[in-house]
Amino acid sequence: MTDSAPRRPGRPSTRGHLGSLSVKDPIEVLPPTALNILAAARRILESKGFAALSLSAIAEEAGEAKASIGYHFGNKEGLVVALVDSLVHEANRGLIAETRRFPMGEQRVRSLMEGEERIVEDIASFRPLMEILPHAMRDDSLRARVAELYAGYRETVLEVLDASTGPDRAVLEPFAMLMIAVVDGLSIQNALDPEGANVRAATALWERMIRAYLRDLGIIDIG
Amino acid sequence: MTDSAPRRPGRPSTRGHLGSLSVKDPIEVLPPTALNILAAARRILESKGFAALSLSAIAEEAGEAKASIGYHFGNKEGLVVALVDSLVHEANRGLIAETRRFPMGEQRVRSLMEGEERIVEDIASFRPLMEILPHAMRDDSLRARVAELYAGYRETVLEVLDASTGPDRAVLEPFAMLMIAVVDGLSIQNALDPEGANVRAATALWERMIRAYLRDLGIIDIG
DNA sequence: GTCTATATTGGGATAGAC
DNA sequence: GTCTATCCCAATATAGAC
Repeated sequence: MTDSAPRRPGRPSTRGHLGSLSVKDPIEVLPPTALNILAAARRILESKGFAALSLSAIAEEAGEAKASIGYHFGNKEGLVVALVDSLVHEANRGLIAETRRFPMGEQRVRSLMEGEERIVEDIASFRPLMEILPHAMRDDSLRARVAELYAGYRETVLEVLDASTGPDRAVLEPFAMLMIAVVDGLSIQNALDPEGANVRAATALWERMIRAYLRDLGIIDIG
Repeated sequence: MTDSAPRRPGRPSTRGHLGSLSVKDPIEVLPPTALNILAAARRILESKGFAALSLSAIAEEAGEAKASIGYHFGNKEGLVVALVDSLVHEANRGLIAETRRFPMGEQRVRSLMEGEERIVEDIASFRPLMEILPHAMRDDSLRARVAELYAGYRETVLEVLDASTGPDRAVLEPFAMLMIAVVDGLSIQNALDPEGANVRAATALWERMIRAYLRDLGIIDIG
């Protein structure tokens, strides 16, 4: 009955340009062994980086045979693509949930800032993405997927600001880009030099600038 | 006469914590063959990424023998360290020059913003650093060097604002961090999706926010 | 200092038994 | 679907001639 034979060099190559790439959630589709392998790969990526992501290392970490990786993902490239997809999904999953719990205005902005601060100071959570980025910039297939993740990030910021539809959207899109950029940029400086670089002060300043801007726009009331 | 015998696993391992690491400029110290090898490595890093940085590839690109790399740099790790040092030097060299050509105020801020915009939109110049970052976050020796580079970036921003000494410094340090963070963060989004992400609009917004902030501080006059 | 040649290791892929 | 065993190749390191 199972028509699920993962044919070897099986990937739809490149799609036109982002748009509706809409990656399937791996947890829904993959058999247990494949999920086990993916989880192991993810752990290795986090702890030892992309360079250490060898088939042998993954197989050992997962407690599966090396050949099983080939069976389920075709080859290493297929595995990496699936891994990125799973990272993208996981990252987007938790993000939307936190949103919209507060009424628009002061509290919403507050929780946005707290989320930002949390991400910047958690070096570990930033690392897997950092490992993938250089490769994503070279491989069109990966790039499209990670770009989609970032588009999702920006979308979430817009939702937090109640601007995902309506006339405010065009105005706030650049703002969402900046939000994400600051998180990434400060994460880099924090990871490089947690002692020397005072990220707390920088995020505090960023919050001031944000509040001033949103106040001018009338998005939040006082300050 | 030459006491320049690069002994094999020869690196001072880890230094305490940044401070005065003060990397020697490789151009001053290294023999021509070593410089040739470094330049070749740099080209490969830019064009094909860290993963493609094999000794064979470097040797071929440089037109030198593979064994010469071992001779001059001990082993691959030594080569990478030297490579990062050279990148750090080159990056810092050009940066200081542009500064202080204009009187403080409007024009200085203008040139700062233009520099920022230029860097963000030049994907190629961002790539070598992006390739190195994940490795730098794992290797203390590299991390210290790249952290020094970032400290240099922040310092340059402070100099542009005439605040590298004096009471303004403490106030503007977080601002310098943000400046750098925005450059890195927008570069990432630009590299991932040059079409979909409107970096121009984001930098324009950032400029508005900066001007408002600096005006409040009395650093620039009008706006 | 620079080269050729080689030793050794480790990675990715796959055949074929179960 | 999963495993063991093996093949092939690329990469680093180094010995030793020049």
